[in-house]
Amino acid sequence: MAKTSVTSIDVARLANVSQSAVSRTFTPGASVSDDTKQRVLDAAKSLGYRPNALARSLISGRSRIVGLVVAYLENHFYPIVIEQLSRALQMHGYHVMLFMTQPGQQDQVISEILQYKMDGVVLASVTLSSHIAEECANIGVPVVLFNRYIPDSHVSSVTSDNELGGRLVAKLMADQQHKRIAYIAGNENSSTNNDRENGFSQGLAQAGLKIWKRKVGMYSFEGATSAARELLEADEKPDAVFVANDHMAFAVMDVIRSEFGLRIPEDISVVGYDNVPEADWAAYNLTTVEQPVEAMIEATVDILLKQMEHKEVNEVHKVTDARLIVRSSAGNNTNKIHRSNR
Amino acid sequence: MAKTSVTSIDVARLANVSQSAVSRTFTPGASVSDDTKQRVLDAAKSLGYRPNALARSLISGRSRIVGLVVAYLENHFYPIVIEQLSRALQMHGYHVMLFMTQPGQQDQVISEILQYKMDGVVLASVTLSSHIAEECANIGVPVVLFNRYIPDSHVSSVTSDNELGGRLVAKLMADQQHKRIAYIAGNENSSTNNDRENGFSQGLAQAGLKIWKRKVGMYSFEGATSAARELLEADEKPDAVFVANDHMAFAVMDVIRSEFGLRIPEDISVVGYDNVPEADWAAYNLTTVEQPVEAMIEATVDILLKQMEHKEVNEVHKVTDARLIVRSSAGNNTNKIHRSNR
DNA sequence: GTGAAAGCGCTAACAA
DNA sequence: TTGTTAGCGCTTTCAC
Repeated sequence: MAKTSVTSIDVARLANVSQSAVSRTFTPGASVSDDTKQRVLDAAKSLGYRPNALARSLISGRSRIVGLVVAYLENHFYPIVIEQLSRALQMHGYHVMLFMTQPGQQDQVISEILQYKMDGVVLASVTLSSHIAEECANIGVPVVLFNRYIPDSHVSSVTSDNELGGRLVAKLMADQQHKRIAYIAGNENSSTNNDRENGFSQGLAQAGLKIWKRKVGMYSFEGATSAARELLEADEKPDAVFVANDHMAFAVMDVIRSEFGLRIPEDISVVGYDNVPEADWAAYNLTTVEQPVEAMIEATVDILLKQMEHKEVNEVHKVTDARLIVRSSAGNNTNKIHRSNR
Repeated sequence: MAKTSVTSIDVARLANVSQSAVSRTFTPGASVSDDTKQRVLDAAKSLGYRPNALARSLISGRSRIVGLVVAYLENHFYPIVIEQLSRALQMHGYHVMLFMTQPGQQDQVISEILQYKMDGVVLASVTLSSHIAEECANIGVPVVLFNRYIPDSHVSSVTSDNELGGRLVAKLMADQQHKRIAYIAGNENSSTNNDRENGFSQGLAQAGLKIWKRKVGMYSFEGATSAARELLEADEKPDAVFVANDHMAFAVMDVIRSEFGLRIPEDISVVGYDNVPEADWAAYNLTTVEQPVEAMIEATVDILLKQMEHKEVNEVHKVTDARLIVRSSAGNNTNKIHRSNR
């Protein structure tokens, strides 16, 4: 903390005004004459004064801090979310306090969120228990679940249309005449995985197909690597694999090509989910379903601001669109257009 | 903010003690009898009381908030840093407030850091101006530069031995008998780039070699892609390329293989810097110099805590080791051991 | 060991 | 428009 930080009283003394005048000068929309305002600003500048945000929060009851809870950044989708969300909130005068959770350590996070009197909380991680969300919501802290939702709860959420995404992938694979279609699941407790898988199954069913083999990768690189090995060690190999996110899909592609010497898409087609930047890298060129991060962030900030500033309490479940991005790992050998905005 | 948050007075009333007793109960090391303490804890629990961190900070003069300033998360080195730093600081009872800067927007960041009375600041981005660091340090806020330093300044820093790293790469390439050795620079204003390049040049000089061609990639994927194209469009092509970080190296490898149909390492060897997880992915298998993130984080937290808690003001310049990680993109066709701990 | 009282730096009535 | 005043919820002397 600063040596002996300069306070509004110091500024007031130098500017020959009351301490309240100083406060008003730094409160947008308060009534101060241009003259006083200028004197205060001059004095503040010469002393290097900055209003103490902590003191301000104490009395105003608003900290302008938003808690962002994340479990892991291994999947590059999340760093992007963090970056964009931070920027968006900063633009609205809020600050982001970052919490990395670990399984079983979540009560501590709740406690800290409450201690710092966060104005709002964003839970942006698929592997979180619903505990934090419920607790905060009960106490009255606005909460938005990002890229997940909790069924039958009153907590607002922002997701993309994961069911649609799954269906689009199914349609692509059906159109490509694939027969032995495998699915590598993420975390089976996550809404993202369940929705993607449901949509996928439905889509296949419409074409008279079904998931031929299924493994679980738990949304981790290692998990996906093992899952892919199990899948490929069998005599009969899949001709297409839908992987529940891009991060795992990269692992799967590595196994297919490097460990089994098979070609993508000639021997096996691979489709991922998220459309992280790496999906567009030449080494992978991964067909995937885009999650529109920008729109999702925008919706999140929107809901959060409404709840924080207008005290709106209605829960909102925003579902953004999903879009198939066809690259060479699957499907680009047809002329069909694989996009849909349902 | 919580509905009507319960305060220490509410707890005191219920527990039949003074408000100070409540405060003492939640202050480690304060003198309270076991009896009172228990009564207070019971009351607190039944009311759902949590001490207000803001009020506490106001009087104690310590916010237990550390500002983490980052410019971009595109390079996967930084998400890892964020994750580990957050976890480490959380373990010591501190919280991380995240600031994403943009060029030209840095004064605002300073202002916000000062307003929230951060106990300390970590600047973990190569493209930051030195402005923030100097300003904070002047005002007395402990600052640590992560993965960079400012020459001739009094600001503490933690880096890995980038010169050594550069030399190790030079030695590897010289040992491999490469002749047309190219360097793709990062941001030329960054200490990381300069040190890596200097070490590299020195190392080559020792073997009677020098940088054959040089391009600038600005530490961005696009920049590196363009740089690689310029390099390869010429008639005479390099036989080895040292790229200033892994993130750019992936771009370079993509260009070499996908756009020019050349093989790595048979036609061109590629070496990166950082050893991010993707360097180990089969699609790249990138020879690189490891930056020991864990050790760097540990040093950062150490310096920060010392300065924040013991008011030590001595600047520290911690330089951790660097280590060559040989994979198939360069150098694994010899039996030599390319490791060194100078 | 415990309570009373004095602020930390600020905002927001309330008068003037 | 301005200054005065009363707190926000807490820690920390200071008596007892």
